[in-house]
Amino acid sequence: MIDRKKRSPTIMDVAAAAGVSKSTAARALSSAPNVAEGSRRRVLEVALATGYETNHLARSLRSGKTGMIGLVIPDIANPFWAEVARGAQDEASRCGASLLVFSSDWNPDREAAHLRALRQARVEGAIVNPVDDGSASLDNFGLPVVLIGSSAERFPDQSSVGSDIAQGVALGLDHLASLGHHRPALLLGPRNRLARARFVRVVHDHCISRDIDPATLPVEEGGYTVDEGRLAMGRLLAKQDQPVRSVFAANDLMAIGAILALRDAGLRCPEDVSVLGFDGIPAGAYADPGLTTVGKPARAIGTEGIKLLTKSGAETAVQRHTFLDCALIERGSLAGLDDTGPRRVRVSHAA
Amino acid sequence: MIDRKKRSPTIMDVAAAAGVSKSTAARALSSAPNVAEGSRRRVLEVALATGYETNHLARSLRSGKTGMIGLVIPDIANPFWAEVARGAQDEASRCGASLLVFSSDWNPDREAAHLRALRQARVEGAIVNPVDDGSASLDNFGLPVVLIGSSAERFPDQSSVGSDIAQGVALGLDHLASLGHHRPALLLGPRNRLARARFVRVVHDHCISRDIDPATLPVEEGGYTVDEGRLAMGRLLAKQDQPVRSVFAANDLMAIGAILALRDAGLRCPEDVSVLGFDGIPAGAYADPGLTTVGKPARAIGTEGIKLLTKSGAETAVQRHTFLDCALIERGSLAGLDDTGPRRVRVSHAA
DNA sequence: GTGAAAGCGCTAACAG
DNA sequence: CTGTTAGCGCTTTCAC
Repeated sequence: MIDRKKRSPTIMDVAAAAGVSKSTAARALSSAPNVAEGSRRRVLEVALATGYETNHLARSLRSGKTGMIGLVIPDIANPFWAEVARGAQDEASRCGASLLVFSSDWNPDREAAHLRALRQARVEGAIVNPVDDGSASLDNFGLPVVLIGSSAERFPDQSSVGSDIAQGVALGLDHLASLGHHRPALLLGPRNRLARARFVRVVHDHCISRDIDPATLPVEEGGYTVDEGRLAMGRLLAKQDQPVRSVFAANDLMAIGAILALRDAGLRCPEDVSVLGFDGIPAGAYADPGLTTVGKPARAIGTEGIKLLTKSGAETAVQRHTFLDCALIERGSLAGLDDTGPRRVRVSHAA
Repeated sequence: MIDRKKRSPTIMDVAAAAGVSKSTAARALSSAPNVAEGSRRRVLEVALATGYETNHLARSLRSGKTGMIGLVIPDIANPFWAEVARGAQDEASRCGASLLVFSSDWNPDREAAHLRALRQARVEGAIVNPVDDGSASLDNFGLPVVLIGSSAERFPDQSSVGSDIAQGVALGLDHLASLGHHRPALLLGPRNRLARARFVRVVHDHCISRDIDPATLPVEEGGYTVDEGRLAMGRLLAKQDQPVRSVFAANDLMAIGAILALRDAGLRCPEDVSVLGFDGIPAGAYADPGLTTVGKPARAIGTEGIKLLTKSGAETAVQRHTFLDCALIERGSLAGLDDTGPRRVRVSHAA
């Protein structure tokens, strides 16, 4: 009889074929120390021959550990979140864990549903970027969580890992200032988003500390997309006030939209208007000029999230907030304010 | 006693609290028909009050259905695959299924490891883009599989869904020809990749059928990335032969690299050289000029993959090969061959 | 309608 | 070192 068509072999089958008991087989397969070399070899041989494959469901049910981790992000198709997911994935499979990935689409109901699914799947924990601060679904999640993004302060009881926005904003603003742009216009995200509030506050504080009135910075807002950024930039240019010479966008996609809007308006970037982004997505390099931006360590956020989660498993209830440094990525979208000619800025090795 | 800190309630707890037996509780929870209205109500109430949550591990172990599906793609951080993943995700959660996502990085060993993990997790099936045609790990996967990408012919026994490359290539080549570009240069991917062979063959056939000698098309190759595309385009321009006037890249990332290379070389796109991409990633719109490209239905490939997988569960062993249409996405990277001035092509409503 | 009993495949105590 | 005995939490007969 060929057993190809039968259901996959269990540990019992292996044990029987190897002439040992279930438990000895189990021990051999999990490379436990206390097994006779002969038994081990025979078990392993049979397992290989029959194509035996551990049933993780049974194992998890019994042992209480599933080796599965949840990841809930706004949108896996968004390059920034995709990068985060990749980092999480790499670190997870380094630990032999599997990742259940969900996109919430910034929808609280979806988020809640996904969290429930994760709970039912009995994942060991989850990494999530909460939709907004109204989401109560997180408060009673009941499983270890590591927050990613700008949510640390909203949920101080949960571990979190994100980029150091304050440091990143300072980096951007200082660099802009060094080029003579002391009052860049701001392209912000939607009001209800945590990330926006945080960005705004950090900019505010930074301005105050430099004796700049934050209220004097022109502001426009929109969704975190190229299209909305393009529109927002259009509105900014249409304003009656003094002409915009530089823009700091809260997100690269919007910044790219801004560059496109400039082209639409017949303005040159960076000669007429400098554009600075925030995120560091690869696509920023495709624009013309290449987008200079404050890069967040997206992939590292993902890997760090997993590390924090697995670590917190060991030392229970030790929440930590990690902030990873941002770094300036210089491409060509910034020029000195005093420049009039079409000179490209190259500050790589300058002071 | 507050039971907050205890482990989560089981169906036994609920049953006890509701004053019924395990099985009645189970029936009520799974909304089976044969339960007294009173019992059902009480069970549901208790379940809600205690925060009972089905243990999927136990359920799956017993019932043999896990409601989990695997997705193995080369790289979740690649915009094309991210889009596919998003489609799969949406469709999966529409069916109440969860997705285990893995990136193989075009590495056969990783692919094999991931497939094994999926098998052990007892997923219902998997959607995978095979690393290469050497990968034997797929042949003895043992679970329902739907292939995505250009792998249908290598594994005729497996269901598959992909874009209709032949149709897409025809679309691109015909459009190019209509602009006077009858012998575009080709920017191809790595030799060992299935997708490349397929692309090449389709171009070949198409040329033959139009009395064009395929061997006369200039060719360069490289990895499917912006950097490698840029390099490959540089090599193409450096060739001694007749000057290149148009390029058909096998992938958008390479095409964007080509546009960048043109800029490097001081050539204008599309006036000096037209560039056509293949994929339809959003980032193509960020380049200057915007990348005209043959768009693949990435998200639909993902959703269709899930549909095929879940369907094949019902009618066992009915493999199907689905080819989804590509569509031309016109942006600004194509110009007529005879054009000399910097005119942008706008064919939207032309014949 | 309902309950009792028998496992799904595995691991974790226990004895030998 | 090894086998036996219990379950993990649920679904699923099968009687009542």
